Amino acid sequence: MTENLPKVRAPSIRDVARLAGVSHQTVSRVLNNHPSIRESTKARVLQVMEELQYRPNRAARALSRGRSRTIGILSAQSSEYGPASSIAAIQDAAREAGYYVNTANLTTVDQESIEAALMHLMLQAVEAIVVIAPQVRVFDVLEQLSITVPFVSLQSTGHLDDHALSVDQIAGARLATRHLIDLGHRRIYHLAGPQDWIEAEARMRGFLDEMGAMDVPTTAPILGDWTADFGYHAGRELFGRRDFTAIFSSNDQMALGLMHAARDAGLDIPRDVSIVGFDDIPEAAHFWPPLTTVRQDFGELGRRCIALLLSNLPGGEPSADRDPIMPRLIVRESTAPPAF
Amino acid sequence: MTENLPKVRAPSIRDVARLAGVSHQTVSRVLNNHPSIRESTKARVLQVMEELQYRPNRAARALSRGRSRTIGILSAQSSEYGPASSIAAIQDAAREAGYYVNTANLTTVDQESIEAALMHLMLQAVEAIVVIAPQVRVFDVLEQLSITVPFVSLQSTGHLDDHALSVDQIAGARLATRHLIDLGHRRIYHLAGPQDWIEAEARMRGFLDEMGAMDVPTTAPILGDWTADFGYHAGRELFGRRDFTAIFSSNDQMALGLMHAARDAGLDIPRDVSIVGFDDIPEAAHFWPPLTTVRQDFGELGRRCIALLLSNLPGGEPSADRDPIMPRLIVRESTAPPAF
DNA sequence: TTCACGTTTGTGACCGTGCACATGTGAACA
DNA sequence: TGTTCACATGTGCACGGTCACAAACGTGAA
Repeated sequence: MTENLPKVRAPSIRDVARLAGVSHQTVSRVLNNHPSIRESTKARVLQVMEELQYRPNRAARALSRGRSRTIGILSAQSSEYGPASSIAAIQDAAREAGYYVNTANLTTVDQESIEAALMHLMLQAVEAIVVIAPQVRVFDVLEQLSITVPFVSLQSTGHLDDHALSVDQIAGARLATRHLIDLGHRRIYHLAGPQDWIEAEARMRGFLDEMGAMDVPTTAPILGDWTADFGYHAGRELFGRRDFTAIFSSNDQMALGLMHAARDAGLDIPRDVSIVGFDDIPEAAHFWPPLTTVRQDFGELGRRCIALLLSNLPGGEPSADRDPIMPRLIVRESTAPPAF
Repeated sequence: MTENLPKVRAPSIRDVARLAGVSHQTVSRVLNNHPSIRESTKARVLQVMEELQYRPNRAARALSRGRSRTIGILSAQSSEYGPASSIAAIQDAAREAGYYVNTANLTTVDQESIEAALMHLMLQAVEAIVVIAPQVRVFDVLEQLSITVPFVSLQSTGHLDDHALSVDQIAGARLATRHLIDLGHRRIYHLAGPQDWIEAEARMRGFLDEMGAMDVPTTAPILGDWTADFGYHAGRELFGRRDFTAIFSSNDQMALGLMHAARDAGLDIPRDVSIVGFDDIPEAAHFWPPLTTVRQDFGELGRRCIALLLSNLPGGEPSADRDPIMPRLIVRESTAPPAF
């Protein structure tokens, strides 16, 4: 009687087993590619699966194996081009490796917000965490909460530790700085990112290293917040003084704001001031003037990130490619030799 | 003996129950805020949970309830500002409502890729799907695969059906168009988005409606792909003819490309040509010239999207606020009366 | 024929939670 | 004092997989 009622339940391995005339364990073996299964049996099971439109239940799997196959991303500014591209690349790579991705956004980067986001991720039993945010603070909280999940930070310095994977930001920043020096600039400002983003710190270090190596005196970098608005306001102040001939901005958005402020001040770029950005967002080629910048391969970064993470997880391939990705200088029209 | 071995297992409700001297079911009741539990009992259980650092196991929950509490996002162009902002807002709203979010990106928008992405989402037993992509094709595939999960599309026309939620894109486009007409423009081009994005279609319709209502003759819109590169190339061609005095671009990136092309052609904006964008990305205020555009509240959109979705799910609040969100015209410096 | 051994398959328990149902408890009322 | 009822709590099983172990089978050597 009740057997004739329409089933709403999705088919389980036991349903498949019954129709294929085998045990549920055999079905499970087919699912997991167990080596010793007769070809004919396997084929029969697969056919029944197809007929029933069987889909394995992820929750059941996670429960019984004790592994969620989920990776968490902790991200700030996730709607900006850099982070967004990285996130997309990570998701794609993870999906390909059979992992799921869950993102927790930081609206503000205070302790409380970071804790809440981490909690959210831990509640889902993520097996690893990728940090795309001000690392310094996040790592503090990670330690405080004694979270033991492996984690990777996307952006980092050039020297690699276990948790870091990087575009070689230092090299990229040196490239940009060297370009300005080679053009003849000697008074160069650096508009940096927030101090607790290691990526910002790396770019700053690259700038300082290159300036030092080339024996060019430097002034203290200005700490920004990555936004075009900040670049604009910083620019209004800087262009009042004009004690410099070039600025290296640590991302393209702030560079855009700087150029806006320069026009407001009646200055021509690159004649009066040269500007270099960082990231090469798709819009950079269409800024006025088209922006000289440093291109990062976010996609490659995301893929490597997952590879590194998986290698740290049980059953992962031993070692991923850890060489830093080398960024490229893209010279456009926002840089030129100084006019005087 | 074995009891003394270090436990690696995370504590379960039974561990909590034992220490609190109650049954596992009582613990479960505390977890789910069951009304009839004595305050003192509840307090005791909560205290033990705290001591043990107990965290509910999501997989077990999903399995036993038969609900994953996960929402899937199907997204194309997920690193662009609009989609990325929406995704972030959806994630935040979902998290607040106790849901998890999983995003599947479309690298290409062909049938196969859409199918793969949908499969990925279905394998996780998502309870609902948000589409931020060319709807027409995605909906076809949804139907083909006979996927029955409720779904919502973020961008849509002004008339609301069950699956749509919108910024009133038509009204926004009319606002932009009207602004140009009010300035005195009579020969206005429209640079539209890809035809199978309903959002692109809505903006186009708004443009055509307003032009019709004001009795201004129109030419066929140009179909773009949302990128600044496309805007640039379209601009190179358009500015060769110059049989118009204004362009309404259906997003800010393409508008940026247009302005780039205009400069290449030696034209001044807004003196020779007026340009209006759509979205008001954070960079738009710093373009040269600062871009007149239509502002969308992506955050509000994301929140409403989740509200609508939850109202369709079992146990959801009845009806969310379905009034379309009205966009706002932001007048900057890329528009002016025609010179002749 | 018998036994050892590898391959293929089956049995039953278990993962952590929620649900249906049963039970215990005390207050209100006849 | 017994009955009724709402509240508070406990018991046992189901969810859909996986794991450890056992069993059936075929094969070749002693």
